[in-house]
Amino acid sequence: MSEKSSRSDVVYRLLRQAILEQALRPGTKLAEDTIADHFKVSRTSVRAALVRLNAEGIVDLRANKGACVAEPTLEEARDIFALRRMLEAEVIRRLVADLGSADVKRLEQHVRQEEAALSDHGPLSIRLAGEFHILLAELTGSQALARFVREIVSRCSLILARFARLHSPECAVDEHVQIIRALRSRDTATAERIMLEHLHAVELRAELDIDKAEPDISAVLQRYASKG
Amino acid sequence: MSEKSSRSDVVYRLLRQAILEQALRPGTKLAEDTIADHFKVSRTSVRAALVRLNAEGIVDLRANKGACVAEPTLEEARDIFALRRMLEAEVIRRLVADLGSADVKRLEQHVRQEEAALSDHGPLSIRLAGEFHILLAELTGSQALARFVREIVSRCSLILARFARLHSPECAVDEHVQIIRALRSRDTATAERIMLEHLHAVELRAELDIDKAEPDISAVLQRYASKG
DNA sequence: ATCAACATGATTGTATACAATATTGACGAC
DNA sequence: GTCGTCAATATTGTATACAATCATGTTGAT
Repeated sequence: MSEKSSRSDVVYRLLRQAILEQALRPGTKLAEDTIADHFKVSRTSVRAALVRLNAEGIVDLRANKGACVAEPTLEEARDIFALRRMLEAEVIRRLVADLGSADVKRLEQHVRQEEAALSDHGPLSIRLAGEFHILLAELTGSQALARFVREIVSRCSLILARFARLHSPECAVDEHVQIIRALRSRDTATAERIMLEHLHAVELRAELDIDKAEPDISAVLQRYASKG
Repeated sequence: MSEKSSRSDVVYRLLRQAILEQALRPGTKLAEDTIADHFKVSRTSVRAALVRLNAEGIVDLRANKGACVAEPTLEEARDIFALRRMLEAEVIRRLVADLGSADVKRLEQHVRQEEAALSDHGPLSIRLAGEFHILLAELTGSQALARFVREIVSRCSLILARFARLHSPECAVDEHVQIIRALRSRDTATAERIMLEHLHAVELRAELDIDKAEPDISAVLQRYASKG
């Protein structure tokens, strides 16, 4: 019970949560001093946390220039979503094969939490939506698969934070309910299809087709060149 | 050209290489002072490197007890190999779809390096074998997929270091040649089959069926109880 | 006015010092 | 002799101090 967590752990978790809840948006500078002062710890602990976040791909770490919340490009976004579809399809296939009633209970309980948080329209519902997918991966029993899903869901949160218009909950709760139902039906093809449709819907919310990002400043300035 | 690399980067790369070349075997204690003294840097840089290696899953980091080279269990080993088969099958499917002649050249060049290092029977051939698979993943153009393959290949190296009898090259070079040939033939089914057979061969080398690991001390002592 | 060179301040990279925790060995009770 | 307790040592976790690098604004020449 008594979880001993080091200070760098605390900073890591809080920063991560802040980023995934879109309180810290992509591109935000993460100055070590600022964070250290705010959490009342030394820069040492902050640096350790930033190194970890960088390894997970949600923080960029440019040499001698400090850290900032990662800004996935449109290209990376499509790449990541494609891989996500593949990973989560595998999750579904494995779960259809052996999903116990206890597992279903946990999933249903999670969805109830999501529903309760729905009126919130805040960071909580954003986080819970992602954690539903992570929970699915964990229920496969594969540590490695769950690890990858966790990482890729995090990066998808970043993508939505960057590109999606309003930071509404990423997943419709109803779609999660459908996934659970499909799993219980033990129909692999259907379950997989519903998951892929769900992920496609999430991707649509990100509006990856519309180049709203303007990740490159020069691209913006190009259009102003003629206005002289 | 002038690559500026921080000291923690250097330590990270060297430690990683030493582990993947099986110079540092699973379970080896990684005392910060020892490493710092050896590389003539401060513990600060060493710690940063260890945090990164821990995030990649090749170093275990127990609180207040220091770091050691990760010791994957048999269960984890099977889990990781299963996921590896899935990821690399995807790599093959993508490569068959669009593999340029330049890509083939790079693969063939790599295999030549492997052949040259074969007589070596040393760490170099171990590393090159793994890097062939990473190169394949990179040629898909998917950063995310390459990243996951890189991580999972690293962990497979650890598994082989722990369980395989002799630390012979993990992959037969000939099998790599076959993979290239299958890719050039543009026959997805065949290419995928050959890759899966190859990975199966690698897994067999690890002798994951035989419980040679004895990860649990009590299991060992059990057999000595009667000798008392 | 424009631009380059430089000086100043701010921020990161690294080393060292100190605090907290774990490991080891010795001592003493039984 | 065995076990538990405690002191001494070693190692990790954290903070602070210093060095190196980058950002910014000023000065001065053209």
